[in-house]
Amino acid sequence: MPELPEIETIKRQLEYKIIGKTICSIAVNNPKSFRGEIKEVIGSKIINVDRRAKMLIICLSGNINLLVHLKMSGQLLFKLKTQKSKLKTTTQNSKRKIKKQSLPDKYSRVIITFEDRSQLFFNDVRKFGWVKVVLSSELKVLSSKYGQEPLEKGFTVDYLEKILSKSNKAIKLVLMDQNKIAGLGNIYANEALFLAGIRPARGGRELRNEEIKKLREAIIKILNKGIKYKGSSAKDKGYIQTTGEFGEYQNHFLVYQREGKKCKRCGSIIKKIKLGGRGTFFCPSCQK
DNA sequence: TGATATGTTATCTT
DNA sequence: CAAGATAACATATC
Repeated sequence: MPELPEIETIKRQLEYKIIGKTICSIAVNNPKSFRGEIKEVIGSKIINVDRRAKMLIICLSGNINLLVHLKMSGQLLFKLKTQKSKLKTTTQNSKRKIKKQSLPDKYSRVIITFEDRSQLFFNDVRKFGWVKVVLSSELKVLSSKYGQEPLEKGFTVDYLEKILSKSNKAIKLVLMDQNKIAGLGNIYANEALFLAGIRPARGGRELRNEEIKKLREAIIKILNKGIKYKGSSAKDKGYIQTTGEFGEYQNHFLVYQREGKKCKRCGSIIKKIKLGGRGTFFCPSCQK
């Protein structure tokens, strides 16, 4: 679930919390969750926090980086030394009980401790995510393989037109292809296509120029909205903020997980299909 | 009990 | 060979 808006939220929260700190120790509770040598980063200072696609980049002194991918169920939680071990999480809808989370817990796969005894917890139920030690030179190569960042200048109508013309796949699958557009995942691809009034199963080549323009605007709009609401903590509650709080975007879903409900635009019933094995939601009436 | 969910990569199929 | 489709990964929840 964590896609561009979720990682961007984490990036913005972490940068003012950890920049300038020195890594004191790293505890790895699940070997697969940490790749590289721990000793290479001990004593390094955090000089920046960045994002590329759905990856968080913690830049360290000495041209070394810690790369974090949350995959489906990863979380990054920050705790000050003065904080008690319980982090409060707000309710997803106000009626539900307040949830509390003690750290570390049984899903804490990697724990980074800084010299001031504050800690960053990498929690991951499904163990797909990872923290990786990467040299800046390697990162450059890696990063170059990803597609355009949709919130940067290079994401033009021409660019979108070009990538769509090259593939016959369903438009939604093209949008989610990280080598074409970096950071869009299932939730925001569904949302953007709804906003643009385009059916997810249509082939990329079918789109008229007018539709491509509309789609580009919808993608940018929906991602900014996702960031505004600090990401979405959907049903399975994988993603949460670094404070332990839920995101808010799930309360503003236009189509995602709205199967059987009325379309917010025209009142028709939202349908669900599968594309590339992933849940795909759309309005059969106003998405053409 | 079995289906479902999810991002990415490996592997199979066309 | 390449594009496309699908399985695999791990685990909780419905």
